[in-house]
Amino acid sequence: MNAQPTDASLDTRQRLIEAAILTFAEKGFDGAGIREIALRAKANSALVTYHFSGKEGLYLEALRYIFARKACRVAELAMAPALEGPGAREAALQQLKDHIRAFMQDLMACDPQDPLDPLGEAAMALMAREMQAPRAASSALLMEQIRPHVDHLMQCLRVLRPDLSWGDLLNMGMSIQGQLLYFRNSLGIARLIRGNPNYPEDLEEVIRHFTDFSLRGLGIPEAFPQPRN
Amino acid sequence: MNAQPTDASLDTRQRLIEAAILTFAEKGFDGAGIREIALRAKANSALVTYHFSGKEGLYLEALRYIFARKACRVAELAMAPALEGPGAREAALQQLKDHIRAFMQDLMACDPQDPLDPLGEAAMALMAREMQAPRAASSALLMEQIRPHVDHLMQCLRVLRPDLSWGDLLNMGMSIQGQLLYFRNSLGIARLIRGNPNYPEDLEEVIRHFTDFSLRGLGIPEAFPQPRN
DNA sequence: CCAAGAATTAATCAATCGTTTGAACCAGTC
DNA sequence: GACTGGTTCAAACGATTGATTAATTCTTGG
Repeated sequence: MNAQPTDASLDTRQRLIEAAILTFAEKGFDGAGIREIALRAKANSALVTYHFSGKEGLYLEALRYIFARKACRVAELAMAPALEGPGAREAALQQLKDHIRAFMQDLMACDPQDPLDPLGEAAMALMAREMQAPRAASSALLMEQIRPHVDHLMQCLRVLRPDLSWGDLLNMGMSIQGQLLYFRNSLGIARLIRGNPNYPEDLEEVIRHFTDFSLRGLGIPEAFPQPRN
Repeated sequence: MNAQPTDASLDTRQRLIEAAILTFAEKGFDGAGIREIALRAKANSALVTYHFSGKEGLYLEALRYIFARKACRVAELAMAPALEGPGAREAALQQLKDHIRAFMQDLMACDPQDPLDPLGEAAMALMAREMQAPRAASSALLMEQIRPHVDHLMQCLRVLRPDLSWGDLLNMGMSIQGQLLYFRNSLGIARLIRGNPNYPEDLEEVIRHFTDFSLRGLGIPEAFPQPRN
């Protein structure tokens, strides 16, 4: 067991985790082998059991590693003040816009200084896999991480559409989040269809589209005076 | 080898394929074992190699089996008459609505008359897995299947919003498809969030939501007289 | 400098993987 | 009844899986 990890082992631990993210993202949990991961991390495969008490533990630690490095921007927003009293509607509208922008920026770059971060790319692929088919051991971890984002979004929607039921509000949230996540997960196809390998060249333009589409879909006339035509 | 299969073997072949769809959908390609599939099909595991020349062959055959039985509804729509002349706008609007309904129904159930078809459910789960992490051997098969759906959707959007650029239309299509596909790809997490393992209990209600949200997002005021505040 | 403990290693474990084998089964046909 | 070709089966194959062991190296506080 690793009672009190030393500095030396931290390097190996991190290398294993990052190699695990890459490999799990490429081949899935069952497709990836600990020998392959260890080879990628230039470490011994036995260290997986030693440091993480098994393959499943390494997988969970990889998820935690992703959550710790991301969720930076959206997490701040979740701390926004409660929406009540006069001006609550305008505040909720602004928070929703900020939510979309922050989420998109979190989606597109793990490390803002490195837009072509392969680890961030793999991390999102791994998250997508996990969201589609949650493993029993990690679904709790996933929920715990996603919950505040969902709550924050729902809080905004509830103020903006107080007439809707909770189920309808969940549908609205699902549509909004769906656009954003699908955009990220289908970037490869989108670039082929558009014949532009650098798409999106201007992220702000995409953010604007998603914001417009979502607000109109939500049914908030005052936010968008009139959709022309 | 199976030069000319007899009637007797067709039963076994089909049982293996259907068991494969169920198992591959549940556990993925690597997670599912040949012995498990054969046990489910009440057949011998050696028959996988005999009939399909291996696990990979069985997987491809399972995908072909899905494509042959599905793609029925959306495929019909892709054959719809060209949209031109007077009434083109109304026709495009109806086709878009039909597209969303057909796509959702194809996503959720294989046979519309049997909404609780476990094979259809598994088939779409398998497709969703494949769409997110395409296997090299099957990506071409998948693309060929998807392409007409995208074309048909874009054709409708072009009529409904002739004022938009091609890039903007692609954004619209991305938002619409994103909702639908994300809905399918995140069913696992959605059921956790809603605390309802049977969600969606009423598919029509979901279809209605996606249709409303998409038409409003598209900016088609006549389709939805007014989103009540 | 030197035990003590953490970290790493090569070697090995039992289990399972997909596949192969060779014989048996089950129609039909002469 | 013997023969044939497609089908099915139990058994075993070699390879690989995740996990474990015991010995070794590295690090560190006394």
